[in-house]
Amino acid sequence: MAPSDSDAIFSALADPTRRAILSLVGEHEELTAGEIAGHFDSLGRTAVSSHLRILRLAGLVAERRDGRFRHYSVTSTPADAVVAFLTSVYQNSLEQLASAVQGAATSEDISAGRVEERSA
Amino acid sequence: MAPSDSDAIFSALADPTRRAILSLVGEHEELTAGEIAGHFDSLGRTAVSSHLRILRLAGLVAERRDGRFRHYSVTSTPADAVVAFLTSVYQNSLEQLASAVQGAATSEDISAGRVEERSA
DNA sequence: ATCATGTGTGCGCAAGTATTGACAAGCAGA
DNA sequence: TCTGCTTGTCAATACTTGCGCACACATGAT
Repeated sequence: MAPSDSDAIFSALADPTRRAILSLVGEHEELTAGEIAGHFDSLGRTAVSSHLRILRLAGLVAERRDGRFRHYSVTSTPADAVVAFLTSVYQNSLEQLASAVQGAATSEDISAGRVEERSA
Repeated sequence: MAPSDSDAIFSALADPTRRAILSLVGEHEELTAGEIAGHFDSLGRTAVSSHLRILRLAGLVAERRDGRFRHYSVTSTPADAVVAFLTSVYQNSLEQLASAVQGAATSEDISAGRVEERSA
């Protein structure tokens, strides 16, 4: 676990488009690059591909090759780095942080950017 | 609480120096800009001031003016935005996220550590 | 062979960062 | 008071990084 990991993760998360891509992929099990690009008409395919590359290098998404398609899915591991940083900074208010996580876990509407409700 | 808040927070967190500043301030109750700059010999005071300005605009640190000094301290609110995004992406592994937070918060006994998966 | 999917590369543009120099605010001493 | 010193920021400049686009290439299906 090197600080460079956190660096890549936070850098990847810095871009709103990448966060939107990550949220989009998180809403589905898997998405192909084409489907992702289709959701962002204002973006070219090369741009989406570049974002996916950065997200993949940061370990935020996993790539599964199926024929000529590439299916992307979110990985749960990198959240630890973010949480580790948050806990190191907000040691004093860790209870509050834990409450926020649990509150978000049990709440029905989660508003972070554009998040569609997952049909359950 | 617009998405631009998340944008400012993640952009602020993207820079390693700012994360270091934030961690440094988090370790103490309050720190003056000079003390912060003293910890980064490779950085000038103007650079630290710029970083502090960005952190303050993002709401990550609070500024208290005491005479000619400016004492900075971390604020706990913005963590919610980060947690909100994480929960939106890692809905599937929310338990793991909550466990990570609680695991880091061993000093504080958080009894309500039960996160139930939301069903329909 | 031909077409579709997806990525790598090079270029141009924009945004952010660190430095230098200068300024505003405030305290201490005579 | 006035001067000098410290703290911290603002302004302007040059440098570095990153994003998006167009073209071309690799891979795979028909």
